[in-house]
Amino acid sequence: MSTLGFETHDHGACVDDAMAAAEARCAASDLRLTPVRRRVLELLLAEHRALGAYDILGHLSAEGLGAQPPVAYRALDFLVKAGLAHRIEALNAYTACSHVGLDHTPAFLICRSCQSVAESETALTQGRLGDAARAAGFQIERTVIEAQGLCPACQNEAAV
Amino acid sequence: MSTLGFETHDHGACVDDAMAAAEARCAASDLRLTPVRRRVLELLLAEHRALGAYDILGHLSAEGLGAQPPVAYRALDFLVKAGLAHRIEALNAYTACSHVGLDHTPAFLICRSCQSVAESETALTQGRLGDAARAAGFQIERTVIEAQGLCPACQNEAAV
DNA sequence: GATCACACGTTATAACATATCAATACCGAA
DNA sequence: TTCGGTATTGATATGTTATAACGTGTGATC
Repeated sequence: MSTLGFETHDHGACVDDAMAAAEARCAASDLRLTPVRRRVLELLLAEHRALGAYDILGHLSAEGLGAQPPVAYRALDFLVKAGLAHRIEALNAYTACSHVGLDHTPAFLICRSCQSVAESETALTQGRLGDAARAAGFQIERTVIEAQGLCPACQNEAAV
Repeated sequence: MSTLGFETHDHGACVDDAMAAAEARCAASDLRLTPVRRRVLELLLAEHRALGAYDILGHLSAEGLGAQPPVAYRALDFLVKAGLAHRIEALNAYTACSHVGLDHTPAFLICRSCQSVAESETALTQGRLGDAARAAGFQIERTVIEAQGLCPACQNEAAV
Protein backbone atom coordinates (compact mmCIF):
# COMPACT_ATOMS: atom_id res chain seq x y z
CA MET A 1 0.00 0.00 0.00
CA SER A 2 1.33 3.44 -0.83
CA THR A 3 -0.11 6.82 -0.14
CA LEU A 4 0.84 9.78 -2.25
CA GLY A 5 0.03 13.40 -1.84
CA PHE A 6 1.16 14.99 1.38
CA GLU A 7 4.90 14.47 1.39
CA THR A 8 7.03 17.12 -0.29
CA HIS A 9 8.44 16.02 -3.60
CA ASP A 10 9.81 17.16 -6.95
CA HIS A 11 6.51 18.22 -8.36
CA GLY A 12 7.78 19.07 -11.81
CA ALA A 13 9.06 15.53 -12.22
CA CYS A 14 5.90 14.18 -10.63
CA VAL A 15 3.78 15.93 -13.26
CA ASP A 16 6.09 14.95 -16.11
CA ASP A 17 6.06 11.33 -15.04
CA ALA A 18 2.30 11.30 -14.78
CA MET A 19 1.87 12.86 -18.20
CA ALA A 20 4.26 10.34 -19.69
CA ALA A 21 2.36 7.51 -18.04
CA ALA A 22 -0.89 8.91 -19.40
CA GLU A 23 0.55 9.14 -22.89
CA ALA A 24 1.75 5.57 -22.68
CA ARG A 25 -1.54 4.30 -21.40
CA CYS A 26 -3.53 6.06 -24.09
CA ALA A 27 -1.23 4.84 -26.82
CA ALA A 28 -1.43 1.29 -25.51
CA SER A 29 -5.20 1.30 -25.20
CA ASP A 30 -5.89 3.19 -28.38
CA LEU A 31 -7.38 6.14 -26.52
CA ARG A 32 -7.02 9.66 -27.80
CA LEU A 33 -5.47 12.18 -25.47
CA THR A 34 -6.79 15.21 -27.34
CA PRO A 35 -5.76 18.79 -26.52
CA VAL A 36 -8.68 19.44 -24.19
CA ARG A 37 -8.23 16.13 -22.37
CA ARG A 38 -4.50 16.62 -22.08
CA ARG A 39 -4.94 20.12 -20.72
CA VAL A 40 -7.53 19.01 -18.16
CA LEU A 41 -5.19 16.29 -16.96
CA GLU A 42 -2.39 18.85 -16.66
CA LEU A 43 -4.66 21.09 -14.62
CA LEU A 44 -5.52 18.24 -12.28
CA LEU A 45 -1.91 17.17 -11.96
CA ALA A 46 -0.76 20.70 -11.22
CA GLU A 47 -2.10 20.39 -7.70
CA HIS A 48 -2.66 17.48 -5.40
CA ARG A 49 -6.12 18.82 -4.81
CA ALA A 50 -9.57 18.11 -6.12
CA LEU A 51 -10.89 20.59 -8.65
CA GLY A 52 -14.53 21.12 -9.49
CA ALA A 53 -15.71 20.81 -13.05
CA TYR A 54 -16.35 24.52 -13.15
CA ASP A 55 -12.87 25.32 -11.87
CA ILE A 56 -11.56 23.33 -14.79
CA LEU A 57 -13.98 25.00 -17.13
CA GLY A 58 -12.77 28.41 -15.97
CA HIS A 59 -9.21 27.56 -16.95
CA LEU A 60 -10.28 26.07 -20.25
CA SER A 61 -12.38 29.02 -21.29
CA ALA A 62 -9.60 31.44 -20.29
CA GLU A 63 -7.39 29.49 -22.67
CA GLY A 64 -9.89 29.36 -25.50
CA LEU A 65 -10.39 25.61 -25.19
CA GLY A 66 -14.12 25.60 -24.66
CA ALA A 67 -16.59 27.56 -22.63
CA GLN A 68 -19.55 25.27 -21.96
CA PRO A 69 -19.99 22.75 -19.15
CA PRO A 70 -20.08 19.69 -21.42
CA VAL A 71 -16.54 20.44 -22.56
CA ALA A 72 -15.23 20.01 -19.04
CA TYR A 73 -17.49 17.10 -18.16
CA ARG A 74 -16.64 15.16 -21.28
CA ALA A 75 -12.94 15.54 -20.68
CA LEU A 76 -13.32 14.56 -17.04
CA ASP A 77 -15.45 11.56 -17.93
CA PHE A 78 -12.84 10.42 -20.39
CA LEU A 79 -10.04 10.75 -17.85
CA VAL A 80 -12.02 8.91 -15.20
CA LYS A 81 -12.94 6.08 -17.57
CA ALA A 82 -9.36 5.86 -18.76
CA GLY A 83 -8.18 5.51 -15.16
CA LEU A 84 -6.23 8.77 -15.31
CA ALA A 85 -8.38 10.65 -12.83
CA HIS A 86 -10.87 9.98 -10.07
CA ARG A 87 -14.04 11.61 -8.99
CA ILE A 88 -14.19 12.55 -5.31
CA GLU A 89 -17.82 11.96 -4.43
CA ALA A 90 -17.74 13.79 -1.13
CA LEU A 91 -16.61 16.96 -2.86
CA ASN A 92 -18.26 16.64 -6.24
CA ALA A 93 -14.82 17.22 -7.63
CA TYR A 94 -12.00 15.51 -9.51
CA THR A 95 -8.37 14.69 -8.96
CA ALA A 96 -5.62 13.15 -11.05
CA CYS A 97 -4.82 9.52 -10.42
CA SER A 98 -1.58 8.90 -8.57
CA HIS A 99 -1.29 5.24 -9.55
CA VAL A 100 -1.84 5.08 -13.29
CA GLY A 101 -1.79 1.57 -14.54
CA LEU A 102 -2.57 -0.27 -11.35
CA ASP A 103 -5.88 -1.96 -11.07
CA HIS A 104 -7.87 0.34 -8.91
CA THR A 105 -9.74 0.40 -5.67
CA PRO A 106 -8.49 3.75 -4.53
CA ALA A 107 -9.06 5.30 -1.13
CA PHE A 108 -8.69 9.01 -0.53
CA LEU A 109 -7.52 11.10 2.38
CA ILE A 110 -9.04 14.54 1.98
CA CYS A 111 -7.92 17.51 4.07
CA ARG A 112 -10.84 19.71 5.04
CA SER A 113 -8.54 22.64 5.63
CA CYS A 114 -6.32 22.85 2.55
CA GLN A 115 -8.39 20.56 0.30
CA SER A 116 -5.37 18.49 -0.59
CA VAL A 117 -6.12 14.93 -1.58
CA ALA A 118 -3.90 11.90 -1.13
CA GLU A 119 -4.63 8.68 -2.92
CA SER A 120 -3.99 5.53 -1.00
CA GLU A 121 -3.81 2.37 -3.05
CA THR A 122 -5.40 -0.21 -0.83
CA ALA A 123 -6.21 -2.65 -3.63
CA LEU A 124 -8.50 -4.80 -1.54
CA THR A 125 -10.32 -2.76 1.02
CA GLN A 126 -12.52 -5.64 0.20
CA GLY A 127 -11.48 -6.81 3.62
CA ARG A 128 -14.29 -5.86 5.91
CA LEU A 129 -16.57 -4.38 3.33
CA GLY A 130 -16.16 -7.47 1.20
CA ASP A 131 -17.16 -9.63 4.14
CA ALA A 132 -20.28 -7.56 4.69
CA ALA A 133 -21.18 -7.72 1.02
CA ARG A 134 -20.72 -11.50 0.82
CA ALA A 135 -22.82 -11.97 3.91
CA ALA A 136 -25.58 -9.90 2.33
CA GLY A 137 -25.22 -11.56 -1.08
CA PHE A 138 -24.32 -8.22 -2.60
CA GLN A 139 -22.09 -8.09 -5.66
CA ILE A 140 -19.72 -5.13 -5.48
CA GLU A 141 -18.75 -3.44 -8.71
CA ARG A 142 -17.18 -0.26 -7.45
CA THR A 143 -16.36 1.19 -4.07
CA VAL A 144 -16.00 4.74 -2.87
CA ILE A 145 -13.71 5.17 0.11
CA GLU A 146 -13.05 8.69 1.22
CA ALA A 147 -11.73 9.82 4.57
CA GLN A 148 -12.00 13.46 5.53
CA GLY A 149 -9.90 15.12 8.18
CA LEU A 150 -6.67 17.04 8.61
CA CYS A 151 -3.43 16.49 6.74
CA PRO A 152 -0.14 16.63 8.64
CA ALA A 153 0.60 20.21 7.63
CA CYS A 154 -2.79 21.50 8.68
CA GLN A 155 -2.61 19.66 12.00
CA ASN A 156 0.57 21.58 12.72
CA GLU A 157 -1.01 24.88 11.80
CA ALA A 158 -3.99 24.17 14.00
CA ALA A 159 -1.63 23.47 16.89
CA VAL A 160 0.11 26.86 16.62
CA MET B 1 -21.20 -6.36 12.09
CA SER B 2 -24.75 -6.34 10.81
CA THR B 3 -26.12 -5.41 7.43
CA LEU B 4 -29.69 -4.34 7.05
CA GLY B 5 -31.68 -3.63 3.97
CA PHE B 6 -31.97 -6.47 1.50
CA GLU B 7 -33.53 -9.26 3.48
CA THR B 8 -37.29 -9.41 3.59
CA HIS B 9 -38.73 -8.34 6.91
CA ASP B 10 -41.79 -6.99 8.67
CA HIS B 11 -41.47 -3.51 7.32
CA GLY B 12 -44.30 -2.04 9.34
CA ALA B 13 -42.60 -3.08 12.53
CA CYS B 14 -39.25 -1.97 11.14
CA VAL B 15 -40.61 1.53 10.57
CA ASP B 16 -42.39 1.65 13.90
CA ASP B 17 -39.28 0.57 15.75
CA ALA B 18 -37.18 3.14 13.98
CA MET B 19 -39.65 5.93 14.72
CA ALA B 20 -39.75 4.90 18.36
CA ALA B 21 -35.97 4.89 18.50
CA ALA B 22 -35.91 8.32 16.90
CA GLU B 23 -38.42 9.65 19.42
CA ALA B 24 -36.38 8.26 22.27
CA ARG B 25 -33.14 9.67 20.95
CA CYS B 26 -34.61 13.13 20.44
CA ALA B 27 -36.19 13.14 23.87
CA ALA B 28 -32.93 12.04 25.45
CA SER B 29 -30.84 14.60 23.60
CA ASP B 30 -33.30 17.45 23.86
CA LEU B 31 -33.81 17.59 20.11
CA ARG B 32 -37.15 18.53 18.61
CA LEU B 33 -38.69 16.09 16.19
CA THR B 34 -41.02 18.65 14.64
CA PRO B 35 -43.77 17.70 12.16
CA VAL B 36 -41.67 18.33 9.07
CA ARG B 37 -38.68 16.47 10.49
CA ARG B 38 -40.83 13.59 11.61
CA ARG B 39 -42.50 13.35 8.24
CA VAL B 40 -39.19 13.40 6.38
CA LEU B 41 -37.90 10.61 8.56
CA GLU B 42 -41.05 8.61 7.85
CA LEU B 43 -40.57 9.15 4.14
CA LEU B 44 -36.99 7.92 4.34
CA LEU B 45 -37.96 4.94 6.46
CA ALA B 46 -40.76 3.98 4.12
CA GLU B 47 -38.23 2.57 1.68
CA HIS B 48 -34.79 1.12 2.07
CA ARG B 49 -33.68 3.41 -0.68
CA ALA B 50 -31.95 6.74 -0.93
CA LEU B 51 -34.21 9.66 -1.73
CA GLY B 52 -33.09 12.96 -3.21
CA ALA B 53 -33.88 16.20 -1.43
CA TYR B 54 -36.30 17.08 -4.19
CA ASP B 55 -38.08 13.74 -3.94
CA ILE B 56 -38.64 14.56 -0.30
CA LEU B 57 -39.67 18.07 -1.15
CA GLY B 58 -42.23 16.76 -3.62
CA HIS B 59 -43.92 14.72 -0.91
CA LEU B 60 -43.80 17.57 1.56
CA SER B 61 -45.31 20.10 -0.77
CA ALA B 62 -48.04 17.64 -1.77
CA GLU B 63 -48.88 17.41 1.91
CA GLY B 64 -48.77 21.14 2.54
CA LEU B 65 -45.67 20.93 4.71
CA GLY B 66 -43.52 23.31 2.73
CA ALA B 67 -42.67 23.91 -0.87
CA GLN B 68 -39.20 25.45 -0.94
CA PRO B 69 -35.88 23.62 -1.04
CA PRO B 70 -34.69 24.89 2.34
CA VAL B 71 -37.59 23.11 4.02
CA ALA B 72 -36.33 19.75 2.84
CA TYR B 73 -32.65 20.52 3.32
CA ARG B 74 -33.13 21.80 6.84
CA ALA B 75 -35.04 18.72 7.86
CA LEU B 76 -32.46 16.45 6.24
CA ASP B 77 -29.59 18.30 7.89
CA PHE B 78 -31.27 17.92 11.22
CA LEU B 79 -31.78 14.20 10.76
CA VAL B 80 -28.21 13.67 9.62
CA LYS B 81 -26.78 15.65 12.52
CA ALA B 82 -29.03 13.79 14.92
CA GLY B 83 -27.74 10.49 13.57
CA LEU B 84 -31.16 9.49 12.28
CA ALA B 85 -30.27 9.60 8.60
CA HIS B 86 -27.22 9.49 6.36
CA ARG B 87 -26.24 11.26 3.23
CA ILE B 88 -25.17 8.98 0.37
CA GLU B 89 -22.44 10.97 -1.33
CA ALA B 90 -22.32 8.91 -4.48
CA LEU B 91 -25.99 9.59 -5.13
CA ASN B 92 -26.41 13.05 -3.65
CA ALA B 93 -29.27 11.51 -1.74
CA TYR B 94 -30.36 10.53 1.75
CA THR B 95 -31.41 7.41 3.57
CA ALA B 96 -32.69 6.63 7.05
CA CYS B 97 -30.20 5.24 9.52
CA SER B 98 -30.60 1.56 10.29
CA HIS B 99 -28.57 1.61 13.47
CA VAL B 100 -29.87 4.51 15.52
CA GLY B 101 -27.93 4.97 18.68
CA LEU B 102 -24.76 3.16 17.73
CA ASP B 103 -21.65 5.21 17.29
CA HIS B 104 -21.31 5.46 13.58
CA THR B 105 -18.91 4.64 10.83
CA PRO B 106 -21.46 3.32 8.41
CA ALA B 107 -20.75 1.62 5.12
CA PHE B 108 -23.36 1.35 2.40
CA LEU B 109 -24.17 -1.24 -0.22
CA ILE B 110 -26.01 0.52 -3.02
CA CYS B 111 -27.81 -1.38 -5.78
CA ARG B 112 -27.39 0.32 -9.12
CA SER B 113 -30.46 -1.40 -10.49
CA CYS B 114 -33.17 -0.91 -7.86
CA GLN B 115 -31.42 1.85 -5.88
CA SER B 116 -31.94 0.01 -2.63
CA VAL B 117 -29.43 0.83 0.07
CA ALA B 118 -28.23 -1.41 2.86
CA GLU B 119 -26.32 -0.03 5.77
CA SER B 120 -23.53 -2.13 7.09
CA GLU B 121 -22.28 -1.24 10.53
CA THR B 122 -18.58 -1.90 10.32
CA ALA B 123 -17.68 0.33 13.27
CA LEU B 124 -13.98 0.34 12.51
CA THR B 125 -13.33 0.19 8.85
CA GLN B 126 -10.40 1.96 10.35
CA GLY B 127 -8.64 -1.31 9.62
CA ARG B 128 -6.81 -0.74 6.38
CA LEU B 129 -7.78 2.85 5.85
CA GLY B 130 -6.69 3.65 9.38
CA ASP B 131 -3.31 2.10 8.66
CA ALA B 132 -2.88 4.19 5.56
CA ALA B 133 -3.89 7.35 7.40
CA ARG B 134 -1.50 6.71 10.27
CA ALA B 135 1.31 6.05 7.85
CA ALA B 136 0.61 9.35 6.13
CA GLY B 137 0.14 11.26 9.39
CA PHE B 138 -3.45 12.02 8.43
CA GLN B 139 -6.07 12.53 11.12
CA ILE B 140 -9.41 11.07 10.06
CA GLU B 141 -12.57 12.79 11.21
CA ARG B 142 -15.17 11.17 9.01
CA THR B 143 -15.19 8.44 6.42
CA VAL B 144 -17.40 7.78 3.44
CA ILE B 145 -17.63 4.13 2.44
CA GLU B 146 -20.04 3.29 -0.33
CA ALA B 147 -20.04 0.18 -2.46
CA GLN B 148 -22.07 0.12 -5.65
CA GLY B 149 -23.19 -3.02 -7.39
CA LEU B 150 -26.09 -5.42 -7.56
CA CYS B 151 -28.26 -6.56 -4.69
CA PRO B 152 -29.27 -10.24 -4.46
CA ALA B 153 -32.70 -9.68 -6.00
CA CYS B 154 -31.34 -7.77 -8.98
CA GLN B 155 -28.64 -10.37 -9.57
CA ASN B 156 -31.38 -12.94 -9.93
CA GLU B 157 -33.32 -10.78 -12.33
CA ALA B 158 -30.23 -10.18 -14.43
CA ALA B 159 -29.71 -13.94 -14.60
CA VAL B 160 -33.20 -14.61 -16.01
C1' DG C 1 -15.77 9.49 -52.12
C1' DA C 2 -19.30 7.29 -48.98
C1' DT C 3 -19.69 5.92 -44.57
C1' DC C 4 -18.70 5.23 -39.82
C1' DA C 5 -17.00 6.30 -35.30
C1' DC C 6 -15.52 9.54 -32.34
C1' DA C 7 -14.77 14.07 -30.64
C1' DC C 8 -16.23 18.76 -30.22
C1' DG C 9 -19.45 23.09 -30.25
C1' DT C 10 -23.57 25.10 -28.56
C1' DT C 11 -27.97 25.91 -26.41
C1' DA C 12 -30.84 24.91 -23.01
C1' DT C 13 -32.26 22.96 -18.87
C1' DA C 14 -32.25 19.63 -15.05
C1' DA C 15 -30.79 18.54 -10.49
C1' DC C 16 -28.76 19.67 -6.19
C1' DA C 17 -27.81 23.16 -2.58
C1' DT C 18 -27.34 27.52 0.13
C1' DA C 19 -27.58 32.65 1.49
C1' DT C 20 -30.40 35.87 3.47
C1' DC C 21 -33.85 38.05 5.98
C1' DA C 22 -38.34 38.27 8.10
C1' DA C 23 -41.77 36.05 10.98
C1' DT C 24 -43.14 32.97 14.54
C1' DA C 25 -42.97 29.48 18.25
C1' DC C 26 -40.88 27.81 22.47
C1' DC C 27 -38.91 28.20 26.91
C1' DG C 28 -36.66 29.65 30.95
C1' DA C 29 -35.75 33.69 33.95
C1' DA C 30 -37.03 38.07 36.00
C1' DT D 1 -46.89 37.22 33.08
C1' DT D 2 -43.94 39.44 30.41
C1' DC D 3 -39.44 39.61 28.67
C1' DG D 4 -35.65 38.06 26.00
C1' DG D 5 -32.98 34.59 23.89
C1' DT D 6 -32.88 30.58 20.86
C1' DA D 7 -34.72 27.44 17.61
C1' DT D 8 -37.66 26.88 13.91
C1' DT D 9 -40.17 28.10 9.91
C1' DG D 10 -41.53 30.93 5.66
C1' DA D 11 -40.17 32.96 1.49
C1' DT D 12 -37.31 34.80 -2.25
C1' DA D 13 -33.45 34.59 -4.70
C1' DT D 14 -29.38 32.68 -6.21
C1' DG D 15 -25.40 29.59 -6.55
C1' DT D 16 -23.39 25.17 -7.98
C1' DT D 17 -23.11 20.83 -10.30
C1' DA D 18 -24.53 17.98 -14.19
C1' DT D 19 -26.82 16.34 -18.47
C1' DA D 20 -29.97 16.22 -22.63
C1' DA D 21 -30.20 17.07 -27.23
C1' DC D 22 -28.72 18.23 -31.59
C1' DG D 23 -25.56 19.67 -34.94
C1' DT D 24 -20.66 19.91 -36.99
C1' DG D 25 -15.97 18.52 -37.96
C1' DT D 26 -12.43 15.09 -38.83
C1' DG D 27 -9.91 11.08 -39.67
C1' DA D 28 -10.00 5.93 -40.72
C1' DT D 29 -11.77 2.38 -43.57
C1' DC D 30 -14.01 0.21 -47.19
